[in-house]
Amino acid sequence: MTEKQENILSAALTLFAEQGFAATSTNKVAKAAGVSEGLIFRHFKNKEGLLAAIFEMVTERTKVILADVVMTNDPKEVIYKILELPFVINPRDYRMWRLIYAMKWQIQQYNTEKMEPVKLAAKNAFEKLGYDNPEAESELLLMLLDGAATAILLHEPRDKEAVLLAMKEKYKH
Amino acid sequence: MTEKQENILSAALTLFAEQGFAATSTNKVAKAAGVSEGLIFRHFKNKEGLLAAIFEMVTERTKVILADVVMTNDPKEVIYKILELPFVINPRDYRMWRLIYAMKWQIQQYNTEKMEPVKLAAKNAFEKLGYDNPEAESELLLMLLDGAATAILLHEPRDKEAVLLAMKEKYKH
Amino acid sequence: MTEKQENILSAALTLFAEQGFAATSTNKVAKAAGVSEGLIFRHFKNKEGLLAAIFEMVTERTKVILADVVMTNDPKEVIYKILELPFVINPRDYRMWRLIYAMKWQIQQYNTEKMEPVKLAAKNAFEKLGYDNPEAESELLLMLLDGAATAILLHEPRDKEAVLLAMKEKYKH
Amino acid sequence: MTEKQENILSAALTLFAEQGFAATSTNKVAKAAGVSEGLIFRHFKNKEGLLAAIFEMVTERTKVILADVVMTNDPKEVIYKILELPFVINPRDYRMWRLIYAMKWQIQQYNTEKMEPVKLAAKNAFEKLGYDNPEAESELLLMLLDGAATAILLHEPRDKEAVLLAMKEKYKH
DNA sequence: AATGAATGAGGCTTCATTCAT
DNA sequence: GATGAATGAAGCCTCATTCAT
Repeated sequence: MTEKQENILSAALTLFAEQGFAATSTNKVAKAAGVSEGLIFRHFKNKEGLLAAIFEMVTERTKVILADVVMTNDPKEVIYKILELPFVINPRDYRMWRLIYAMKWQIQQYNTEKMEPVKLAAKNAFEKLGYDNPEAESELLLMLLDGAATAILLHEPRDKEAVLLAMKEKYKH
Repeated sequence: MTEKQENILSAALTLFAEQGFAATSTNKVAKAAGVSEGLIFRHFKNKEGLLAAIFEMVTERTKVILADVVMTNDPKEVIYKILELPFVINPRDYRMWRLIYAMKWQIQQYNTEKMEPVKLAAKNAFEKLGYDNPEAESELLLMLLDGAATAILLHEPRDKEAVLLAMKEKYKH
Repeated sequence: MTEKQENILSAALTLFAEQGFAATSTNKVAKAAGVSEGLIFRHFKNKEGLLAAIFEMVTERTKVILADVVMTNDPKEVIYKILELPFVINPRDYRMWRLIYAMKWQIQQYNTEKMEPVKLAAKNAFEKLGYDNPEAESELLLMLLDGAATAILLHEPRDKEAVLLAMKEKYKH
Repeated sequence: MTEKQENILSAALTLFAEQGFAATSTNKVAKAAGVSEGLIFRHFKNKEGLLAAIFEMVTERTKVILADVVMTNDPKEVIYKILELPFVINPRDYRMWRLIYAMKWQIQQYNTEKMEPVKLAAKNAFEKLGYDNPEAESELLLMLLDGAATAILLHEPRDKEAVLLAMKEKYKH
């Protein structure tokens, strides 16, 4: 991956996240990346290919981040770690996550499957902890995760610490 | 509002929700609405004007839906009613909500303010119930609401009843 | 068919014939036709659609021209009329024929079938006249027709009358 | 001429013949030849230079093929040999001839002059044989040659032998 | 000799918008 | 109110060509 390729990917990520995929012209991407427009197509074939390349990159990153959760043994720790996820995202990765969350509404497949291992880990944890309906509980946990991430990415809630505390409180027994 | 105007609004709502605002051409809207392309501009001036008209419509309907929550007195009932919100949406309104949720990521203002009265009602309820940090709790509740709505709109969770039950359980004391 | 549509078709016909289909940009066509480039696509969908429209027009014209040959009864007259075909083309139609003859080498189907009725008429005529191998003779006649048309369209032979005479001479017995 | 140069020429010949000069990108040629795109320009300077090189090659081969006709003394044999020309082309040379025949319609000069010696030989032969109008007869013969070549290159007539026989029959007296 | 990254011009096409009817 | 022809800007993409290596 040459430097210019990385520039393109980075610029595209930012712009797609800020303005949406369709509303971002390849011309804008090229200018933001400081390359000729043609180069985008030489490296990524398509505007869609560019998006795909970004998602590939994102998927790799996500795997690494989620690995820690999935490898944890203590069930309560699993749940806490999942809850903490949105609160420990590196702000430098915000634009990446904004893109993912925005694309969810346009392209079905991209997001659901990525969280599947997390959901399994959660379900497993709830089972160990003797919850009544682990399936429903894990579903709920992922909803909460999603909602928290959305809030953080979109409007940075005032007192994140307090919110996280309140969340954990719900799972303390 | 003539019938053709309504057709246009309805078609635009569906298409904007499914494909995104930028990716939907006025031509597609016109065809889906069964009118000439020019008519869209006569009635709504702009593509943006069309979007604005949709949001006006949406805002009206949202107010009606949320009114019930805001008018409720019993604090626990307030919380339960908020939690139930995503589970009682009329499926015919899904496309409307999908549009709102998708647009959130493109246009900042639209969504936050719409939920403000709900958040206030929640905070008030948590205060009455003696929660430690009503501000954080209300923030958290809205996150949960958001996450649940997202799940329902995007992939229809298997056992919605059980999930709702698990949610309420968290607020039963 | 509006006037602008005709302008587009006419300009495209000329340019495609002169410079070839691929080498003619839609921009050039639009300028030559005195219309905006977008209009081409509104009316003909594609650059290929434009070509198809031209060929449709051409096919109609061809049918009319060939009808006379096919409807003739006297076998010798049939042969003579076929031989005369390239010599009686209206020079205003040269660009049309040049396009057809040039496209033959790029797109297989277009031409062969158009001449099929003529070949049948020729074969029939040769049978009536008692030629040894009517199939081969009709094939040969079409070759001659093709060669004569090519010569006339490409470099206007000096003494066309004399050539036509020499051609007929070969079929006088 | 290195092997790669030959590969390029050969690939270009095929592609130009199949798809036309303008419709063939240097990229396609490079891929078909198994070389880098840059190499084409190092060896042939231009896309046009590539075409020129092909034509040079072609002109050489044409001279060799036509030499036999021009060197023949017996007038009848001259005519027969001309008629036979399209029937004895090596099928491996079809793509070369297809290119020549296709280019005729785009670039004026290329073909006419190449056949000039043949036409002279024919005219001379007809004079010796006492034909009424040798000029017209030689013109006609070349038309026939052209038509036959076109038929053979484009749709391989069924019974070539019989057609050739019928052709010779016209010149037997 | 040979590669392949890089470019800028231009090609085909879509789009929001206007206007005469 | 309604249509549909027409436009010009912009969008995605391809292409011939150059250049550092």
